[in-house]
Amino acid sequence: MFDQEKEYLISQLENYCKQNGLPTGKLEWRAIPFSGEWGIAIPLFPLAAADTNRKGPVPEHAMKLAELMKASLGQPAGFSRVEAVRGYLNFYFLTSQYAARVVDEVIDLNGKHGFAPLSGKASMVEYSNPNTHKPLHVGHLRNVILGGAVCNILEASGKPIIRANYIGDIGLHVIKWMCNYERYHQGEEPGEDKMRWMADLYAEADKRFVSDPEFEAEVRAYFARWDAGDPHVFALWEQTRDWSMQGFLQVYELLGEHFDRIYFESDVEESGKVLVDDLIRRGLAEDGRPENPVIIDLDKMLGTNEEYRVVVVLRSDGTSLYATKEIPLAIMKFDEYDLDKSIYVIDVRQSLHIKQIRKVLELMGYPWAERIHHLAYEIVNLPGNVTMSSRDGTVVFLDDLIREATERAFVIVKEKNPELALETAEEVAQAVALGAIKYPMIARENTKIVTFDWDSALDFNGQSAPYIQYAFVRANSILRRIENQIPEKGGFDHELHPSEVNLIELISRLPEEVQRAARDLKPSLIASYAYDLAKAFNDFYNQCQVIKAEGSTRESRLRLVEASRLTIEGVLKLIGIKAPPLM
RNA sequence: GCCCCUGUAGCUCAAUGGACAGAGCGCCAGUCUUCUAAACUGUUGGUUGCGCGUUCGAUUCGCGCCAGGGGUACCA
Repeated sequence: MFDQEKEYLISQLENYCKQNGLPTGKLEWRAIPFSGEWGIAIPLFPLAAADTNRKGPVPEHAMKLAELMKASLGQPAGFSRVEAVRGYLNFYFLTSQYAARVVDEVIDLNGKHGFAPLSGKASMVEYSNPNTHKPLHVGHLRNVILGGAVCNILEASGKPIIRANYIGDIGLHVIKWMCNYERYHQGEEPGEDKMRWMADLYAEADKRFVSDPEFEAEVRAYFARWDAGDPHVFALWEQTRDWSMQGFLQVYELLGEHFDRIYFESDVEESGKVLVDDLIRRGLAEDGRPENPVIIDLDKMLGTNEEYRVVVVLRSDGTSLYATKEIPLAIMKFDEYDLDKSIYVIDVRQSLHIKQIRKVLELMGYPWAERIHHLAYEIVNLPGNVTMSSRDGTVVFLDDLIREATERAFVIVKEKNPELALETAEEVAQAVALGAIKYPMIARENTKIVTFDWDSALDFNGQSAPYIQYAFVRANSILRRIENQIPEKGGFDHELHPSEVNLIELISRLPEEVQRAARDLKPSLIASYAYDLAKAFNDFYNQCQVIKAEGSTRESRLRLVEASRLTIEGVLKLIGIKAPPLM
């Protein structure tokens, strides 16, 4: 946000280096640990270490250089003072001037603070990837939230994004469902809650499948009819898939997600088989049928040792597998769009598979293969690092989780704010509940396992989304007192309280946080930032009067509250969490 | 065996190679006649798994161990 000032100072200091025979290119900006004053710093250790004329230890020399540079700079415009301390050159802003600038900019941008203009080629992010006819569980939730947040953050950083979803619409799970439906629920149709209905029938089908050999045989026979292209089975498949998709759309709407391009597994199955023939002809794949599958022995071809292993691209009976479909899907994406990157949000257990697919595409001669990127994230486990299993009945369904969380949140909303109208209370409860369950999915690093337990999932206190939402509500509540009539520009000529300085500093840092999160594909950085921001606001709220402040102090603080409100709301939006106007 | 990930306060987690390793939960003690107490203040709590190295400086980078998890030819 202060690029001009930074550039100016760096150029001055680089000049100083040139004139005094010091190495150049060693100066970088750092934050100053917060001390109630607002500033930026340059550590001089790299310069001191690289200085060939250095005598004595680096820290002492860095300190000496800091003092010399401080003397040569004098008093730069826009800064209250320069300080040389412990090997750092610290520059403190003239707070009034900069505070006003930050706040003015944020208010003018009206929710777009932190956003860079879109430019360059689009990237595709594939995420969610559910199977039709099956219920969604907390594992799916992490994927959707993470993928959605990555998209939001990349877009905010200036990158056009295509949100893609690859749906598993064929397979044994689908046939099981259909067979059970035809046998026991013929003619029934889903009600309001399609997801729930599909899920219940799936559970029933699965139970029959494992416990009833007769049913299992029926399913196998049904699968054969599907393979033979039976029109009746096909029609039922289309119908039931559509119900399932409607259910997904309901959930996505609830979660605030949307997709630009939906791919179906069934779209790439045939082309995958054709592609496998091509691979065999080109000598890339070895056809071991009928006894053995069709494989690509990557290690043999590349001369590597247990690095790429073997990819099985077609079963020995000629049916398709994961890789059969992934390869044509990747090609389809690059055929349809001129992509900068193709990002796959898929859990870490599939790392080798994706690495193999990328390598196969490279061997096939596609130059874009290297632009495929796997965003690997860890799974959601139960306490004790126990992986959820449908067989043990330990899977936590998204549906149940959202319902339970919303009910609990509703009780708390009514308790905290009994005057709220029923409808409002329900809306608030939903925003709080969804926020609370989403936040832990995104607030830790992608590579860390999320441990799900009901107690912490339903805990609305502490480091959580409701805490951040509450800060937003408090800001709103102040502004409601003045009927959202935000005072005119300017102000901040009062003695700023440290909590004000801290808050403004955090607000000013959003653009670089967005860039960093986008560069590293780490929404967790934004989640932490959101919490820090809320904490800074609460601190300010507790220490500074706004409505009761006087004159220009009051006006400045009202503007600061507005800037905070906009920033908190925007940052929550980036991580897919709604900010309710009241709680 | 080989590959990948993780290891930081009692628990859950933060920390661009940079200043004193920070939050939340929990424990204990406080703060509502005040802009909403879903908040705030204070207290307690550390051999950053272990060792060696690189560096002016390592939780962060490299190597080697230890522990846990995952992957490793016809599941996805």
